[in-house]
Amino acid sequence: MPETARSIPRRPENRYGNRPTMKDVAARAGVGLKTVSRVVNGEPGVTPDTERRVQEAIEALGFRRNDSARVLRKGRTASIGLVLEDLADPFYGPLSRAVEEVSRAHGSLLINGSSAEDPDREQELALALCARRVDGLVVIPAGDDHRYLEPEIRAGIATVFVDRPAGRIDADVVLSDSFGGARDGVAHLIAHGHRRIGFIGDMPRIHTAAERLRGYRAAMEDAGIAVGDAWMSLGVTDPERVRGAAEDMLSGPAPVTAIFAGNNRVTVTVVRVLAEHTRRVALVGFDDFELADLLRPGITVVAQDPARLGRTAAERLFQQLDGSLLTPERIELPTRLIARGSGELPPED
Amino acid sequence: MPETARSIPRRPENRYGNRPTMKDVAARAGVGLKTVSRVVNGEPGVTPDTERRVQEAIEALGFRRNDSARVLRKGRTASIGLVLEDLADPFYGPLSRAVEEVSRAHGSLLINGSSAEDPDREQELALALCARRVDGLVVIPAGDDHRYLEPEIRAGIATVFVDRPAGRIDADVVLSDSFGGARDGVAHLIAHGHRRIGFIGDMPRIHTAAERLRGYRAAMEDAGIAVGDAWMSLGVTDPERVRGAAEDMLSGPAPVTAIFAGNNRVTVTVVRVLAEHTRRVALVGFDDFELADLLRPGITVVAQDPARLGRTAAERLFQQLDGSLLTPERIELPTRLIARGSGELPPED
DNA sequence: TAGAGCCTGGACAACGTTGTCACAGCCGGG
DNA sequence: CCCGGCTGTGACAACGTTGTCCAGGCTCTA
Repeated sequence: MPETARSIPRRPENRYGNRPTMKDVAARAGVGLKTVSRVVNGEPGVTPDTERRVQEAIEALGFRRNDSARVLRKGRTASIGLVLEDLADPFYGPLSRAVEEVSRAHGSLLINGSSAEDPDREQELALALCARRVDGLVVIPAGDDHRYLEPEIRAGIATVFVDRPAGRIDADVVLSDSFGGARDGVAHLIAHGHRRIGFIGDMPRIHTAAERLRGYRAAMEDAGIAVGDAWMSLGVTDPERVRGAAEDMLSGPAPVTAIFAGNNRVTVTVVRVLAEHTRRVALVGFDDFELADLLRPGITVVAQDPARLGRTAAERLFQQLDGSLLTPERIELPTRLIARGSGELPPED
Repeated sequence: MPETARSIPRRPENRYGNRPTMKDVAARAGVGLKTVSRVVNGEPGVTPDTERRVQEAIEALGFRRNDSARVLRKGRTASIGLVLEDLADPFYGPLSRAVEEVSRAHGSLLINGSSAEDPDREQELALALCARRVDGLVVIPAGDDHRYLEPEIRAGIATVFVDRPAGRIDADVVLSDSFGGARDGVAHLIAHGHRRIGFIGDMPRIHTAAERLRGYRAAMEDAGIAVGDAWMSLGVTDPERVRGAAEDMLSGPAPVTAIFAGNNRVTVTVVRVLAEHTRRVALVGFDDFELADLLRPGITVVAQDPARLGRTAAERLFQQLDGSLLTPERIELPTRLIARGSGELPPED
C-alpha cells in the first residue's frame, strides 16, 4: 500500500529555500530538540560527548538558527532602528557610525533608513521599524509632530531623538547647541570688525535652523546692530537658490562684508560663489567639513561633533533599555569655533 | 469558589511591554482572529461594516502587526542586509543610499553594518544577517574568502558583492574598472610630460588596490618607462604613513614629478603634503571627492560612480529574488577622468 | 543497599501570525 | 421547494524557537 501524497503531513519545501531546523539537527544527532537549543545557545547541562554530536550535525547540515522564531519567542530583537535624514550626507556618516558602534557593543544590529527630509516618510519608516519590534529607535526628525510614536513608546520601544527635538511629545533629545554656536560664530565676525553680516539658513520650521537664526539675531542685538532687510535668507536649500541669495546680499548699495552660513551645504555653495568674486568677504559656516582647512583661505566654522551626538544618543537609548528608566531629558552638546582664516578677514567695502 | 492563580492560563505580561495582538483586537471587535488578519492585510472578503468595527478596535488599542511572527509564518522578511566597510566613509554614503532606494522601491528595509575592514567582523555580520533571514545580502568584501556564505546562498539568500570581488566562491559581482581607470589616469600624467610618477595605494590584498597598481604598471609599460624602486608605496593607509611615503618620493636625487593616489583618503593626504611644498607636483587621484574642484589647483581625479555601483548591485539582488535566476556575472562599470588642473601641471624638476 | 539529591535530556506548550478548510446563510434556477 | 454555488466568517494547525517541567539514571551518604 503506497503512501499517497495526501497522507504525508505537508512540509511544503520549507520556504527558506529548505533550511534545516533544530528538529532536523536533533534527528540527525539522535537527541531531543531542546538539547540542540541548549548547545546552540551555550546553555549548561549538556555532556561534552552529546555536545560534540550536536555540533557535528549542525556542521553537516549547515544549520543556522532562525532568529525570527527566536525573536517571536523571546520578545527582544537585539536590533535598533535609526531613522535619519540622508545616509549620503557626510554629516550623518560619523553619526550613524557612532550609533552602530554603541549598538554593536550591546550586541544589537542596526536597521536604518532615510526620510529624505519628508515627514510622512519618516513616520512610515519609524512605524515599519516598530512593526519589526526593534528594541529601540534613534530618530533624526524630519517632521515636527511625533505623537504617532506615543503608542509605541508606551508599548516599551525606547526612543531617542537626535540633532533636532521631538515634536509634541516628551522624549529624550540630544542636540548640538545651535543657538550658542551661531551666536558665537556671528560674534566672532563682529569682533573682527564686521557690521553688515548676512545669514543664509534652512527653513525655520527645522528647529536647528530656527535656533541658528536666533543665535544670529542675538549676536547682532548684543552688538547693537540693526539687521538689514536684505541680509537674511531663510528656507533656501538647493544650491542654485543659495547662490542667488548670496549674490543678492553681495550686491546693492550696502552689501554685506561677511556671511554666516547655516549648515555645511550652504557653506560649500557660498565658498563657490565667493571664489568668483574679487572682493574678499568673510565667512563662518555652521558644521565642519572635510578639507575646510585646505581651501585658501581656510574656512572658519562652528563645529559640531556628530560622532558624539550619535554616541550620546545611542548610549541613552541603551540606558532606557537597561531599565535605568530616567525621565526624558534634553541634552545639549557644545560647539567649537575653529578659526581658519575665512572668518578673520577684515571688512572690505 | 474563587479562581486560583493556577487556573488562569498564564499570559505573562506579554513581553513587548504588553502590546495588543490580533487576538485582542478580535475580542474587542467581536470577530474572529482571521478576520482581523484579513483587515490588516487588506485581503478581500470582509463586509464594510465588519471592517469598520475591526479598524476601530485597532485604533483604540494601538495595535500594530508583529512582523516577527509574520516573517516566521511567511518566510520572507522583506529586508536586505548591507555589509560595508565603513558607514562614515563618504564614498559609501551614496552607495548605501542607492541600495536603500532600490530596496525601498521593492518594499524592503535595509539592515546594515560596518566591517571596519576586518574579515572576521565581515563574516560575523553577514552571518548575523543570515540568521535574521534577510532575503538578500549586498556585501562590500573585507576578506578574500567567502566560502562561509555557501550554505546560505544554497539556502536561498540572494547575494551580490560590490566594489570588490568575492573570494573563492562564484557569485554576482559589481565593480568599477579599477585597472582601466588607473591606467587612464597614469597615462594622462604621461601625456602631460611626466616620466617619474609615484604610486601610493592600499594593501594589494585588497582587490581594487591590486588592480589599480596593475593599471599603473600597465600605463608605465605602455609608455616604455621603467618604474623606479622608490616610486611605489603599497599598503600604507593611515595618514601619517601616507605622508611619510609621499615625502620620501618627493626627496632624493631624482624625485617624482607626479603622484597617482590610489584612493580618496590617500589623495587628500597627498594634497596636504603638496600644499607644504613649493615645487609644483602633478596629482591624479582615484575616486572623486567633494570640493575637489574648489582647491587650487583643482584636483584631477578618476571618478567612480558609487551611487551607480549601489544601484546596479541592488537591482541585481532583486532580480535574483524575482527568480530571473541569472547565472553569476561580473559587471564592471566604467570610470571617468575629470581634469581639474592638478593632473595637467607640467613636470618641474 | 536504600534513599536523597543531582545531573542530563526530552515532551510539551507558547510566542503572534497566516494558510487551509469547513460551515452557515443566502441567492437564483430548475 | 430543493439544490448547487457563492460569500463572509471562524476554527485550527503550522512556522521554529525557547521556557517549564518532569523522568530516568547516576552518585553519594547513612
